[in-house]
Amino acid sequence: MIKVLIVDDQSIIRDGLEAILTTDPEITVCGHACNGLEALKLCKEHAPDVVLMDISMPEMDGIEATKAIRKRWKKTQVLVLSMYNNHEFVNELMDAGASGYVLKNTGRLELKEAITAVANGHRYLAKPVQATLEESQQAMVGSNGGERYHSLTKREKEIVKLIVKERTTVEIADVLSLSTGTIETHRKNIFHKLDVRNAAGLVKYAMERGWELT
Amino acid sequence: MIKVLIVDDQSIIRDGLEAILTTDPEITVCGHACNGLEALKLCKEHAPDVVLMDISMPEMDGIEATKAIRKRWKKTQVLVLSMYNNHEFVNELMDAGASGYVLKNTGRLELKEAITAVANGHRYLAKPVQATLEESQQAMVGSNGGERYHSLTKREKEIVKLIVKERTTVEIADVLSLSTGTIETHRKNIFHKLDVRNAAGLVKYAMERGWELT
DNA sequence: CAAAAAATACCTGTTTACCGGTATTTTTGG
DNA sequence: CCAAAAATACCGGTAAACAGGTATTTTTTG
Repeated sequence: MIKVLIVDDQSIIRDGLEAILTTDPEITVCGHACNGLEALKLCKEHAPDVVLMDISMPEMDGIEATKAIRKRWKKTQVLVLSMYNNHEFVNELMDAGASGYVLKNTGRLELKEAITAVANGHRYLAKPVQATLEESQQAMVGSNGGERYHSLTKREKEIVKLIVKERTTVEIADVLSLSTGTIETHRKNIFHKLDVRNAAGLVKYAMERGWELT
Repeated sequence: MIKVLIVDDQSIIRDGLEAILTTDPEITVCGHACNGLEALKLCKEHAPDVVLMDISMPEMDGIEATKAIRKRWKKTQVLVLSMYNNHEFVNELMDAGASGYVLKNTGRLELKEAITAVANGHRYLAKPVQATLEESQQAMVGSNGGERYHSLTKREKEIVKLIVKERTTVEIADVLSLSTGTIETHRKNIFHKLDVRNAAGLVKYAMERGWELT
């Protein structure tokens, strides 16, 4: 029996995945988590064989959670289940120690296949994901390959929300009763931390990772 | 028996929803569609009682699909299942003729409840959605309330993709071998059509609706 | 074919964004 | 308490974005 922990921030998806997986006699679902922190708690409790991990989540996202799980529980394999197939995510997660990466628009059969594969110690990459990985490695050659993620401060996250809401620097300064210079500094720091070039990149970054932007 | 058609672009979610719904003896799933166009085809074929409709989809999104379905098959009810709870979506979809709106982070029980409710001719709004609707109606009073959506041309969609990729106007002009003036015109037209103020708003708009941005 | 839509290009401005610094005050954590 | 992190603020400069036009060519479509 393969013990699986489901990690996703949307409960209807967790329920759906459980319903799919429990039809397989080889698989048993040992728990649900709606973010990375909860996932760590439940790993400690249940020692799952496979963690089925979404990336976009509040509190702690799938990248950080994967790193933490792989560090502490070496026997637990992480299988990423994401809607995004971009080389940043694929590279970061494989570096973080994930054993597999499948997309949300794959069928239930491939999902079960992937779960059994990683449970048996194999690596499983969906075909489009593998293509992405190879493509990016040709471009990378021997680039940095490290730590591009730093969590933002409370103030910075506040400003991210306002940028997503189409506010300009002047408007943000007005809302927060700060000088425009301060907001510009925050913008700069945010862009550097997240390694994006402009507001468009920032919005994409935040939405792909499922940040709370209300 | 309630005949349900599932519409979502991610097949693992369709499979999950089907697995959840088929445990209910009152409900039968009569088909899957991965976009609005397919949904219309299957409505014609199966005449479902309820269409469980996601918003973010390529080809034809949930808003257009809802309008089309309600226009042609008056007995078919549309229940929106979305991850987004913003007043633009809620208002547009209720105007489009949806009978209910639930969020993806609700449990399976509420989903079944909502399906039976709309199948019986009732309106079902999840609590947070209702709050959003009331809040927005206080602000609206008697505003335009109509047609803010126009589909973009092929060229415009091409440029949207490049803006999402953090490209500047000069870079886009270079890639497409056009003058910067042309790109600026396209940007302006895109912003006006989608009613956004800047690139941040555009990226948000496109990602919320699940546009193909690869 | 003719009309409509799309794609192209330019103009004149003003505003905002972005880059590279530096620097002070306030808050936080060990 | 003291060091580190966070939050605040400013400067000088370049580039880009945004707003408001107008106008021509190409393509699509009834």
